[in-house]
Amino acid sequence: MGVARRTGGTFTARVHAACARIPRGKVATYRELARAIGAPRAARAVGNALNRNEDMAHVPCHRVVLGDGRIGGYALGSAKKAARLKKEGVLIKNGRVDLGRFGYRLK
DNA sequence: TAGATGACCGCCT
DNA sequence: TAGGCGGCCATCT
Repeated sequence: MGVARRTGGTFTARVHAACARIPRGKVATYRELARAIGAPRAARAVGNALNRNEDMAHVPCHRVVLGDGRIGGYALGSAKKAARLKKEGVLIKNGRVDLGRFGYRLK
């Protein structure tokens, strides 16, 4: 352990904090998240940080999708991710989310 | 300390 | 328009 212990001002902590700001029924892209924490090019690192998310109850990482609206990955499987989004009212068509409708812009 | 990995993104063919 | 390849960045071993 000690692994996820790096939280607290770290990149990972920032990612988790930004992710927690996404309201229910909305989604944000990895790129948007990266941008929100001041690292617009670190989209991949954001995914990495979310993959290490240990507190899914407070960090809704399932609300983060790819830049083109595709579901992307998820620690519990993309199917679970899609199911959770559906439950929150997010419409998924052909495995994609309508970002124009459900996309949330962090600031 | 260095190399490898990964829930991504953008450009080129 | 669609698919493939390389690049970027933080974390892990």
